[in-house]
Amino acid sequence: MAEDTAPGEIRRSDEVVAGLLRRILDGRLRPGDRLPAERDLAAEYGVSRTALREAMSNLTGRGLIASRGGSGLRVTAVAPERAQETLFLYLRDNDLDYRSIHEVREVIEVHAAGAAAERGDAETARLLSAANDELRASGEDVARAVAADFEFHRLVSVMAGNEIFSLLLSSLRGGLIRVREHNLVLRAAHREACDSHQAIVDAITAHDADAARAAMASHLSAVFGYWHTAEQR
Amino acid sequence: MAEDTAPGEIRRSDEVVAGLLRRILDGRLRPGDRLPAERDLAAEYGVSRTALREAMSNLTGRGLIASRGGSGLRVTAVAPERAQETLFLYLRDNDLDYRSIHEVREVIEVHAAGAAAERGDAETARLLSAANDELRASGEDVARAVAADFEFHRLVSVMAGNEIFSLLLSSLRGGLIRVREHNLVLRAAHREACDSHQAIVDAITAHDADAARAAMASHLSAVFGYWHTAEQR
DNA sequence: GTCGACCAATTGGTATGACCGCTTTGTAGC
DNA sequence: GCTACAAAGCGGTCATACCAATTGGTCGAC
Repeated sequence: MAEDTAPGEIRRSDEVVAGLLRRILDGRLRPGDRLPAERDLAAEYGVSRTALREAMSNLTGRGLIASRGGSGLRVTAVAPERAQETLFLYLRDNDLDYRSIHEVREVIEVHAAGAAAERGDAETARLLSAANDELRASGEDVARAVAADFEFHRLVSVMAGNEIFSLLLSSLRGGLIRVREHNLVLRAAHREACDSHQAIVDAITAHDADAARAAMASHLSAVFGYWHTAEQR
Repeated sequence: MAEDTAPGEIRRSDEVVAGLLRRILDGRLRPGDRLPAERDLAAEYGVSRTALREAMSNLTGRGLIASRGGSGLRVTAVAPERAQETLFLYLRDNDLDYRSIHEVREVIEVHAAGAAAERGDAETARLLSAANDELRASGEDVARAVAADFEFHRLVSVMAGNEIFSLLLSSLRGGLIRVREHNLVLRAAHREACDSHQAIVDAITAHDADAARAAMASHLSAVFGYWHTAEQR
């Protein structure tokens, strides 16, 4: 072979990843571009096809390249699901301060509630109402309640008509689900959620953005309160 | 070998990725957990070590597992840089509606400006002021102006004391940089930015949250206006 | 008994070479 | 000019071998 096998500190494949990543980040490689064949790329970087494929798998995992068998390697745009999944796991597994997560949620959802009141359609409003019915019916079933609660808030973000908000909110779920479980076992919190949700539904249905924002702010404030008191004891 | 080599539609390695990913997403595998050795995992999934390693590289690319040579495979939490990079590329390469991106920016930054006024320290405030000086001095150098502009807004999010806001704002840059370039070549926009930034600095330094929010809202509204008029012609 | 040094087994990283099946492309035949 | 088919190209997988780093246990010195 050309050079000595020297794993040493860093992986050969990581150099390839770094090289291609740089070219993607600074825009020299754009989605849709075709990459040279694996065997050529391997020669170009002076590594074996094995190492080269490791690098490709890494980039594929990042959602930056895709390969169809028989055809070649193509640079691709990061899919929304991939971005959401990554952000979701980041928020879930780094035990960030709940206040930080809640603050982001508050900012996004209060605005989304207002936007939903302005831009939401009647059909989605019905789904929103149905989601709250489901929450009411969930009773002791915490998992069901959590799912219904999330679905309600997700629908609000959908009604806001901005896919980025929906993506962020869905990702935020990663940092919220634990607290949601803690809260919704409380009878009082469950009841509060049903009532607040109803107020939000009413405001959105009436296209009253101010009322929708106020109702959402009030609701989230209560949610934070339940967590806060639970944390203090 | 055990079974026929049937690439067909889906990759063998993708099944492994899907399997482990499911276990990570539903929490059966948590950060810090050690995975069996590659040779054992390969046998467990009925694939060769090559295919197994493809799957591992994919998950490594997602930031979900890390491997040290000699030691084993470990499940890891998604690093903030990884989440930011992914979100950045998603926002940059999916040509989303600029209004959507701007709306998110507005919501986040207006709030961040208020929070910065309440929680920011004096030293970072000086850096903020310095960033605006740099913007003023940038003159015709668009790249330098864009960098200074971004640094200013980044510092505001840092002063807000919520790392999630900083992460989101940095990612948002992916969807904004193109418009920033378009705007900052305009003399009027450049001047507006300098003045608005100064108003923001003053409000933050005076710990006047309401004024900071108003100044930021005004600034972003102007930014949107420059883009909007440029788009109409 | 404790601690340090040392050795062997384990583990990930890379290389090589060989097939398979799909895709693409070029060409021959109509 | 168009279809049909064959060949070349490409990614996906497997098997095997070896390297370097880590790990864990053993054994000796104190």
